[in-house]
Amino acid sequence: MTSDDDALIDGLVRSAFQVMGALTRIGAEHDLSLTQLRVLGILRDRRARMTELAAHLGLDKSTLSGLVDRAERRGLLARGRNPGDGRVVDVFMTPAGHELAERVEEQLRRALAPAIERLDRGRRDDLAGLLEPLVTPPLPVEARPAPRR
Amino acid sequence: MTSDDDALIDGLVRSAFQVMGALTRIGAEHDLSLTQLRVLGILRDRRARMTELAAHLGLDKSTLSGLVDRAERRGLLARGRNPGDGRVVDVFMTPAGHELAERVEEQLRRALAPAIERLDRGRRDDLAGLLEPLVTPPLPVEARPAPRR
DNA sequence: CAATGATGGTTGGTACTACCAATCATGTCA
DNA sequence: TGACATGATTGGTAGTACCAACCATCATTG
Repeated sequence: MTSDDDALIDGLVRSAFQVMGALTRIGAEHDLSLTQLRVLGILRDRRARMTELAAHLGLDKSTLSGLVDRAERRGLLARGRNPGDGRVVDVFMTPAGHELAERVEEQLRRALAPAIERLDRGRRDDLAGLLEPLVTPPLPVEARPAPRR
Repeated sequence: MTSDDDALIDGLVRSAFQVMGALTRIGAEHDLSLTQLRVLGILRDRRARMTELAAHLGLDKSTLSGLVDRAERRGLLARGRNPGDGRVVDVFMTPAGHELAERVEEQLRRALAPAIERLDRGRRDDLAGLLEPLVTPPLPVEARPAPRR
């Protein structure tokens, strides 16, 4: 890591703020905070318990209680009992939640389109390929497939 | 813009959350919110009036009042009169603010290093080059240099 | 040049985000 | 069956962000 990477870091930070800006704006149109958007993103394809969700988001459990409260009041999420463990509260998306998530995703596509279209097809694929290793953490040692010998 | 871009959008969103996560964490270590970090970033190389700053951040003027209040109380920013216009309040960074900004930048470098180092030198430069057009909005028509004819 | 209106900031009120500490219910284990 | 651990909620505090109302200063114009 040398200071030659300054341009890269600058680009990453700026693109991050650009994406977040778009997400914040789109969220605001639907009265959703960035965090609620993240929750919606996570719950799209699975149900999760409160603590699990909090850990995933790096938030305190108590923060999530309020978050889910409000989303539940709006009919986007629902709480359910966990059959295996009476202490656990499972959270999952309602049909309305799914529908909203769908719309937000579409809006994000639209919002990022002008920027993305400044790159031609080949460069878009290059960029996607370069971002991939950046965002995919290497597996922790225990979970790594055994090296061939 | 086709749905082939889904992988790219996914990469952009994930890298955005990764960068924001790092920034949020580093900010928290210094009791700074993401927004305060942004303010610090903007004021590193210039002084700005409140309204200008608010517009730049996409925030309401009143939000900035409180933000600057707190940063000022901590000795990171200072308010000054504007010689040309008595209504205007200029904001600028104190030496302590500069020092903190420096430290945060260094920490961000360190935080992103593991991810960045998953790419070799050439790929890092490629990535920086691909992000550049993405984050640099084309000049608005009026400001564009006159086309040669 | 005084009245009017526009501009720049702050203040007050509300809602949400996020944390911590305390609490309550349920599970687990000695 | 206690005692302890775990999962979630509640209450309290600080910060973020909005809007509306307000005060001061500037700019116009009658």
